[in-house]
Amino acid sequence: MSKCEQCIIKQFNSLKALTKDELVRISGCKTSRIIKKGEIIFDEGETLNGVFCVKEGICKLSKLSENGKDQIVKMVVKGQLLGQRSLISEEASNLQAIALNDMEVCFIPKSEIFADLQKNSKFSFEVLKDMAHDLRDSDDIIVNMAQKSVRQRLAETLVYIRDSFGTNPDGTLSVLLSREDYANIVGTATESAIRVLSQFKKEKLISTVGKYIKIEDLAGLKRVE
Amino acid sequence: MSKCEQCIIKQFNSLKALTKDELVRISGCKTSRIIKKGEIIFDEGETLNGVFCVKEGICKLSKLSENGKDQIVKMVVKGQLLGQRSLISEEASNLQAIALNDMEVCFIPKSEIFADLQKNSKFSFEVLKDMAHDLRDSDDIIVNMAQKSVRQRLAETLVYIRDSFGTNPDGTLSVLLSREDYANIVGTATESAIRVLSQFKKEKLISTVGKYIKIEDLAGLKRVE
DNA sequence: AATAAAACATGACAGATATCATATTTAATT
DNA sequence: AATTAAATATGATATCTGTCATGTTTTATT
Repeated sequence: MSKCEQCIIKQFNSLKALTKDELVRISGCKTSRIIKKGEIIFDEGETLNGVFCVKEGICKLSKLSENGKDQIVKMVVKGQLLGQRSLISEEASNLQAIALNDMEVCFIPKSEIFADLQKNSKFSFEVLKDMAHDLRDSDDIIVNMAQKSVRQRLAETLVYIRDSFGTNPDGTLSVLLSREDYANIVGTATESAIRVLSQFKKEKLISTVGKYIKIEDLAGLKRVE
Repeated sequence: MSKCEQCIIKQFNSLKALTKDELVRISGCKTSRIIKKGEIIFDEGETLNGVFCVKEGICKLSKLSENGKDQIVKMVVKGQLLGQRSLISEEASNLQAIALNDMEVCFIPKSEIFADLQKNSKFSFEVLKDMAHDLRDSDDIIVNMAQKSVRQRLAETLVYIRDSFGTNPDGTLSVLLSREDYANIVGTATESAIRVLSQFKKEKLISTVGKYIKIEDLAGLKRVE
């Protein structure tokens, strides 16, 4: 099994603040896991006994609303930590995590994380900064949800996915989402998401290559009202 | 000037994790301030050089959206800290804070907070828990915004305000908000908020005493669809 | 390859909400 | 007390979005 102290992934998250000794210790009790596309990593209401460090792949974090629809709240990609919020507040998870493609994650037990939060203030400050960042993102999402149209939100989502998760060599968005996923990010009906995407296509803002979406007119998408 | 180590307010926020010595030190460099209703505590884009500990009163945190409307993202009341997110991420504030009634706050300089975050892991863990809690709240708000009707959101807002900020002796909500404020919490047009509140009144879910709102049928409000 | 199931697409329509217009009431200012 | 400004209220209308129905395409399964 690969060792945390040599893993490059940690450079991208709070674990970079840990000392070599701490990493060695964590390495000794972490477990690696392969998760298939579509698989549930953890469910809403489940108690997390640690955090996941995402080595490969991407997943969606969603919450079931009372009307039976999933709302995607965040996406977590290679390099990031998963489950830290619930771990810290010591509550059951308020979100469900599902892999959007094949993933590789390392599971680090709660006891290790808590020990390091106690001892290493640099580490806890990194986690704090991470969380502060998430909180700012959430504020933006709230404002968008409240004040913008479905058309605007979907356009922004496409740009966001491009900026955050990148594109394939042919220019298509590297993250493959179903129309239902798009609807669940934007907070609209699946039919509405489909309709708006069709419109974007007609307006030459995007094109599709198989199931993949390609942004053809980035400036145009950003201008959508 | 009153002393932090004797102040009861700190019991309600992360400052309770500080040692007596740390509190004495903070006490020495904090500044107390009275803020009048309607006054701006800090503005969007402003750099915060510390946090505010709210000794009395309540304020709203809002963000201006591109269409020129304010979205209220959170309310901060007596006992809570204000501005911690921006301080930690060392960015300009993404929110504006305005007093909803006369307030008394203590300002604690950034250097003090940072020093304690470095030294006192119990303190930084408390801040972490606070932030984790806020993040969970934000998730809930996102889901509500995306999936619920204006009517539902407004009903929930009234219940939330009752539960979080309490009532006056006559049963009216102790926090006095304009119809525009309600609209800015719910994320709707002021006219729509007014209309829905009028309906609630007709349906005997609420009543008004002057400018104050009284919840007459709590169960009914919770049942609103 | 055939069949079933899921995902995508589009039309028709109803309902929710925003916008604009205009009163009316309440609060602030002179 | 008179005047002005702000907040509240309500109607009319247009627009956006959700829902239901139906058809097509793509993917999975036998």
